[in-house]
Amino acid sequence: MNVTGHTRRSASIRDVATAAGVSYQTVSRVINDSPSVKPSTRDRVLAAIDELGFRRNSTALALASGRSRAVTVLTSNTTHYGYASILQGIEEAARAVSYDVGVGVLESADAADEAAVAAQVRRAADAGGGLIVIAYDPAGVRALGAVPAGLPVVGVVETPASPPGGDRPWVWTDDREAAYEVTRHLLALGHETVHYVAIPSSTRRTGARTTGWLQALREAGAPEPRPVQGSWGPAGGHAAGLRLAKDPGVTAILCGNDDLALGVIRALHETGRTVPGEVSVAGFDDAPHSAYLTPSLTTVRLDFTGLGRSAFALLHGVLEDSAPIAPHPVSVPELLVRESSGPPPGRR
Amino acid sequence: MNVTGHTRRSASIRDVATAAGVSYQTVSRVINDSPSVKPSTRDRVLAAIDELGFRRNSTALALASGRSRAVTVLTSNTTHYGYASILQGIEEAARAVSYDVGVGVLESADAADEAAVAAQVRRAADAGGGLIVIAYDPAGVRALGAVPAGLPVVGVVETPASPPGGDRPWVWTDDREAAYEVTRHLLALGHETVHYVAIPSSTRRTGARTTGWLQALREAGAPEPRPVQGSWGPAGGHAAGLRLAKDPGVTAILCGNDDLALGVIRALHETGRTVPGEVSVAGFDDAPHSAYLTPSLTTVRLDFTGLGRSAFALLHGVLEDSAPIAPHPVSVPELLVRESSGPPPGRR
DNA sequence: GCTATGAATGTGACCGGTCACACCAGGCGC
DNA sequence: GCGCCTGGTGTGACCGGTCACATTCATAGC
Repeated sequence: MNVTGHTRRSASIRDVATAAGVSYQTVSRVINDSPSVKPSTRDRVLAAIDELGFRRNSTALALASGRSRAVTVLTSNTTHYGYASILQGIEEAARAVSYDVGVGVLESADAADEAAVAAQVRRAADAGGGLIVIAYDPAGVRALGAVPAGLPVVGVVETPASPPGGDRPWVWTDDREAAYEVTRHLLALGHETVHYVAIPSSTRRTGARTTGWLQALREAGAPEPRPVQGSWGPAGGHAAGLRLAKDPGVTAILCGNDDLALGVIRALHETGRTVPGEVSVAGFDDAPHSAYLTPSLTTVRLDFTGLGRSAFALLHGVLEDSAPIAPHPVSVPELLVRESSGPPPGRR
Repeated sequence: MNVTGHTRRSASIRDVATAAGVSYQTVSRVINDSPSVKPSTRDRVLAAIDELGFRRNSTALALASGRSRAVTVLTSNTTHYGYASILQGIEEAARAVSYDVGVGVLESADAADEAAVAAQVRRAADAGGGLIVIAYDPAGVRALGAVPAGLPVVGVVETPASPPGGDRPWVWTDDREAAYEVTRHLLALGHETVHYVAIPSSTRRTGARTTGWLQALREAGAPEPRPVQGSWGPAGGHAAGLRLAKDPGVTAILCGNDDLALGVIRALHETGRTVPGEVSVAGFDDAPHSAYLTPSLTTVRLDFTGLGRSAFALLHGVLEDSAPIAPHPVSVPELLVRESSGPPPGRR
């Protein structure tokens, strides 16, 4: 209808009001479906809304009401499979209730220094709405710690060493249990012990996966080798694998994630050790490609997407204080035995 | 200072104004560093800002000024390595100029149907700010098409078949050239021809990668087999690999991405064909793990992070109409020859 | 018949900024 | 000595909603 097509600012509630012959407040009541609007009036308003193509301005809503129907996800990296899956789960749950999802990456070029992390937290806090911090690694933990009190926040964390005090808004998958399971699987195959290549833990001491691994070793009375510190990527696994390959006593290696396992397998291959013939390797996370590796990777699947959904649900409950902080629906990790694990050399 | 610690609403410009003994407008001038403020006044205001811990409310800014210093990224999936890297690049560039980054996932549970995509675009549009659509696949392309005219948007697309008309706000990496390079590499090894397992293309007909592959075949006068339609994940590659493995004439396979290549290699392995002994396989994208596969994967690296940065830079230029749409800084794809490609069987 | 009650609707202020414009002083030109 | 410009500052309206409260009208209770 107007020639200068674009930038025709969209209709406001006052436009709708005049079109429907009511006051703007009545329009506000209709879009918030307040019960105290006469059905006939409501219909007139709805018709006007439809005709003018009215859409409620979320910015104005946020400013006026204080609540912003938005959540910011803080993560050290978006490309790791697990993190990306959590993000996707959060988005899915958020979309279902019309929340916007923002992302902040902590891993800055300058090595995730304290100041940069703090700045990101401030930015996220400024954005209003809630906060979900993926606190699996040092940067994430630092961020979670830097969140000012009073801000609605949910942490996605490793299995806490002890059940968190009361109503801590945290979610996690049971990766301690998962590590325990895989380790037991390897021990059951006849390995004398299981070595562990760790991911950078969220805590200074030992992460949940390390704990689960150790627990299984102890219960079996197996020797407890020192965990090898890896990084996140396959390169770290490769380095760790080269070191472990030097020790002929190593017959089973558990890795903190599938990428590490990949690097370890590669290193073993380069040093002429066969998998699973001489050394068994198991991963963690069940990345999409792990089933298609050669050998396919024994690993344990964690429901990251579900974890993201839970995290959002929890935050949503806090924001609308409807739900009294739901119990963390910890999904059960699923052990996937594939080709990369088998009995130790002279034992079949 | 106050006992009920939280919810102490942060200072507004009027608070700062009274503290500094000036009007709120002067405070506004200071935070927007307008030149027409007497230095002494400015100092007083800055001191007050500092003391009260004032931070400009971005919601109010957006409402009052119209511009929102935010960008929403629409992608069909956050877990694909390429997409996640683009997102990370965008976030990095956005953070540098204090823009917020939102994400919308197109791949809904109900198979990315038209209506869901349109809804996501509407939501993103409502969020204000700019839009970056990752339009490498059908869902993304549909989303890009559904963006209403007049909305600032940048598309991350496949290499266009023809140079885009004038100043289309698009960015891309030269994946046609990349495909051309890999194909030539395989042909140069002595393969009679190269088969292709395609990713779902953004266009109904043939994608840029397919085009580059075909171009290399034509120039070499090689037979032009029909591309095998794959999906994104390794499962699709596996299925395609099983089909290709039946044909003893197949000695070289190019895959639309590294995950497909992984599936193909797995399928070849299962059917008893060796890589690269009997069949050479090459991928696309250089995912982080590709170098650590056994055999390590010949592939071509595309700078996704840089692509994301470019996309944001372009959008930023549009939003602040400062830059007159910069030339798309197409980074050069880098061919990485690794173990998975070699000469064909009786030819060395 | 007159007020108490409640359903339906309207009014004004407000959230925290920006924008357009008004205002006021002082220096300059004539 | 008057007008004009210009640097520095203040005022009011506005963005598009929400919130608290006021108002209107019909019905019920006495």
